[in-house]
Amino acid sequence: MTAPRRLPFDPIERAGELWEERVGPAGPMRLATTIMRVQQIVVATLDATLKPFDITFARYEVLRLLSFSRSGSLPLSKIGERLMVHPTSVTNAIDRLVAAGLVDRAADTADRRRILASLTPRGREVLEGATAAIMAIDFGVGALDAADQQAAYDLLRPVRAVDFEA
Amino acid sequence: MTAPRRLPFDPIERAGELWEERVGPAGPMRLATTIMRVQQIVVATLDATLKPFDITFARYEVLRLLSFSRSGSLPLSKIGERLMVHPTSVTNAIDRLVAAGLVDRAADTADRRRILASLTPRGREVLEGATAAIMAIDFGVGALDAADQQAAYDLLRPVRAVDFEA
DNA sequence: CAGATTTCAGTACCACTGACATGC
DNA sequence: CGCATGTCAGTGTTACTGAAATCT
Repeated sequence: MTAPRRLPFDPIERAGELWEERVGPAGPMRLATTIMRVQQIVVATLDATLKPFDITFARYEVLRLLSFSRSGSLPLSKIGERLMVHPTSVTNAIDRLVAAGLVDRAADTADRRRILASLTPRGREVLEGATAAIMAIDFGVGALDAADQQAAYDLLRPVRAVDFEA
Repeated sequence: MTAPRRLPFDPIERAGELWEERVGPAGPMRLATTIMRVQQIVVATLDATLKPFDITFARYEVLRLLSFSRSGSLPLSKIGERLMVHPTSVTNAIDRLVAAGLVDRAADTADRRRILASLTPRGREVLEGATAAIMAIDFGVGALDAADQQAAYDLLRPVRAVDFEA
């Protein structure tokens, strides 16, 4: 897909050695670079798995969030808040999901500035199929066992501390 | 920058709870989602820090790789291999760096299919300044101490195993 | 000839800025 | 009025496909 040929060595490990030799401590550089590459691998795996459903992982997250909402619908601003996504990106994602027939837009009678998004029956179907598909590939992180998934989650959490008060 | 308002709770933790309630084990989903968000935070931090130098982190990595090469130059294919970047993306990155006066293109006399990229004196200067700037912010992962950086690096490494033989 | 290297054209995706209309 | 919500237009970046030219 991305790299047809596998390298005979770990390129980040190699870069880390050179960094230590010529610059200094390589810990931060190695972790940052690893995060970039791992994200790319995971998102590519997820998007490839979701391709038959004609959605990206970003759009999958919108569907999932809507399915979790108590009333079955959410204002776009709320979606952006929860998924940490820019308002214009939400508008764009909802545009595509509406065009695909997976989501409906509706005015909020209580506050007419707001637009409520909700799943269509077909959106619910696609969500179920998509969820099964990405669960079957362990969300792209099956290279780690459950304990290591938990450990990695806990370790990375402080980076996300800018997102919330806790 | 991205999110003006901080949430009163951790949105991924919240999603994980709902997932456990309604779908099943949330470990893979939580880690995958965390990787996405952490990458976004780190790259935004790095790009903002590099903005005064008029380069992105992706282009910084090209400069750094060139500075590490023994001969001072590398064929574009080698750059793509090492950074796990698509050939057309390498061409694009080099285009921009050449336009900015940081990199030179030169024919390879030994194999005339190849184009060698090398740092200009100004490229070397920018690289030094940029390196100092991102080291000063710990590559965006200063929320973790050195031990946790190492631990997270080790934990995520298996996901990258598709990239190399080792 | 098969294969490697690079480029080009075009598409898709997501993030962001600035501006705007609407409504609380 | 100030502020919130959503949209639109436009820009920048990276990833990718398919095709082509050049060279080994």
